[in-house]
Amino acid sequence: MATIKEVSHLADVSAATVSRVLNGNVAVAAETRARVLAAVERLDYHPNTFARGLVTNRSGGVGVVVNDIASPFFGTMLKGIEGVAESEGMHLMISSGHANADAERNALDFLLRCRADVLIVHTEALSDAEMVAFASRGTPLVLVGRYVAELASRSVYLDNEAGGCLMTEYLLAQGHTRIAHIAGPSALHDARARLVGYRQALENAGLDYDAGLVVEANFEEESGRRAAQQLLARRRDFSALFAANDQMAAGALSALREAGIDVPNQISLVGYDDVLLARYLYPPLSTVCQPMEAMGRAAAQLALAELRGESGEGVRRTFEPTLVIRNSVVARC
Amino acid sequence: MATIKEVSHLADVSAATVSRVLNGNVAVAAETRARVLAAVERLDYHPNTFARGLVTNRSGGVGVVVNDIASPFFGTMLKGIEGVAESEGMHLMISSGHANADAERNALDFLLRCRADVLIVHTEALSDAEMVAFASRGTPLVLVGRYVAELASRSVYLDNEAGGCLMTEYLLAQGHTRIAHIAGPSALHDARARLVGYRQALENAGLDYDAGLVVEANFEEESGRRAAQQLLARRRDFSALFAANDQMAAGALSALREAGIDVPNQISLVGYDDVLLARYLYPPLSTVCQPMEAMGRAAAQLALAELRGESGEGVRRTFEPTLVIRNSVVARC
DNA sequence: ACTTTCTATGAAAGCGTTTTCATAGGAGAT
DNA sequence: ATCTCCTATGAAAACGCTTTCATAGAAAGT
Repeated sequence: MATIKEVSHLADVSAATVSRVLNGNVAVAAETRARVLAAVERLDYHPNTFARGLVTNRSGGVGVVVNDIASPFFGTMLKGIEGVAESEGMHLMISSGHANADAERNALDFLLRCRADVLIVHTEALSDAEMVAFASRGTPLVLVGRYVAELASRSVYLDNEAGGCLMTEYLLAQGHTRIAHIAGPSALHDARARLVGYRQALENAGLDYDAGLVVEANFEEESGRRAAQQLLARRRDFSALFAANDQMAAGALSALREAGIDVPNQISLVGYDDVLLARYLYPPLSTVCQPMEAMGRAAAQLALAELRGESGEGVRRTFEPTLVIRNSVVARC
Repeated sequence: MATIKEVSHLADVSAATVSRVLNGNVAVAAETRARVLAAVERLDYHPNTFARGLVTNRSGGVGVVVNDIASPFFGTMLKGIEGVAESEGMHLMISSGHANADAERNALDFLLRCRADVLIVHTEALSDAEMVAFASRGTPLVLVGRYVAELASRSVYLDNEAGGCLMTEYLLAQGHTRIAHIAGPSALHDARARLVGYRQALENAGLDYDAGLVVEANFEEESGRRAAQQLLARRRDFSALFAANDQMAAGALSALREAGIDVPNQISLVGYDDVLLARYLYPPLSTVCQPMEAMGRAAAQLALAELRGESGEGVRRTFEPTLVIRNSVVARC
């Protein structure tokens, strides 16, 4: 690997001048610049990241903490982040938090130690206070998929309450009045917000909230299946079932099918997230879409703006859920 | 951020001794070591990655090139890689290649420039020769999901030919003799191997290969749908359809359903990969499973072994596909 | 007791950049 | 013609670590 010294010799200038040409902030005579660039080209010179980092304190790394790197949900978000990082010549450093406080703390510590220039995090287990503490450690930090009041200007999130409300209103509009809900873990802000939205919509429609129609599960398929079985066992009749994510809806679907219930003709079923899977269930699942890629992009832009000391004014922070209508709901008259 | 100097002052030793304690390869008196460790703890000292990298030439980064970071398929692999990287105190640096030669080259160059310590790559567009060239640039490189003869000891791959054969044999064993195949892009080694396996199984069973029963598509849902329509339009009758991946199978499934064909009773359908989706299609799709997480783990182990100058003897390089039987095939008598 | 061999440690030299400070030379102002 | 002020450049310091080399003192061998 060629060093700046070799380049400087070949171009017959000092190392300082080479550096100036490459970083392009100081005036260098056109003729000198050309000579330097030629030498750089000829030697296929690339500045040593470490040496540069040592003096600039920049690693060029965008640290990301996600729950689970394998989930398509986060994958899509990562894709959004990757796009903007790469266009800035930065790379992704990824660590998983597994929705577990210790692991999340570790992941964050780890990225901080590796000197990520910015942090984009989706944490679920760490408290708001702890997030605020991390945010004040000097490295720009952006929260995605979560709203923390103290970090409002650094939270990129989806209005899950609006999403829960939106979907419930849709079911109401289709004539359903007995709507069951499989909620996500109550420890998760997103899950709680969806439930609040559901209740809100019922209230707006003048319907009473019936706790017997709600079961809490853990966002995984199997728990959705069990939740649906539980609901059926209660023998409360309901004509629609709203699962707080698509995976649980998929689980519920198989439980309903096993119970000999026709979806959507006997019971309408909807999910939330619009993961790829939703489209391929049978019947194709109506759901709520979160623009994950756009959110990832926004988070990255925000983080980089902060790194540059800009305000990131123009960057969108709140995203609206949208309804995706497929074939899992039938109107009821 | 505390520096080694501050630690050395606090412990009343030289910086060299602190370094020795932390890197733990040279003898240090037990009492001194304890003093140093106490100081490290007290100051919450973490060595500066750049300074260290400058002298050791190690970044602690595992560079990974995948097609698409958002795909669950690669996500699972990344998870496997992440597990071993993290346990070694290393982090992932990820770049997408989008199955496109230029992008793949860029991704590789990029990671090399960022001084990733090792490279784990899943490239599809770059030629074998070019991969060999990259592999000889000094940075340990491991290929995953691809076999290149010159890099045999650094290729972690699944025997796709065996997979294609396995699935076809299964269909034959179920009594199917007219088996259509939706192949993946012929430019891709994996896709070709699956097709070869399919033909091999037919041949072994003494059946003639009928090109009219094969259509090439591009591994995406929509192309699977079109391919199925094409096959139907040809009016060759077939009782089973083998798609070279699950996504195309999902697409084919919707095409068949639209054509009023009952799967599996009229036509049996199978896929390949066992992505999450496969389980949630209706009927649940029988498919071939690739142990992506294990392969990711193996690739990472191999890469790290090479980095350490070890042979990586014990690490498994070839993985066998396994059949996942669900409900999309019906026996034919 | 005296020499030899270890062992634990410190001093200092890099590693390859960026950046500050100094300066030579030329342009402009008087 | 002289002085001032830029402009382009080089020299050198600094960044924080690892590692080599040197050495004091202890241990061991005679």
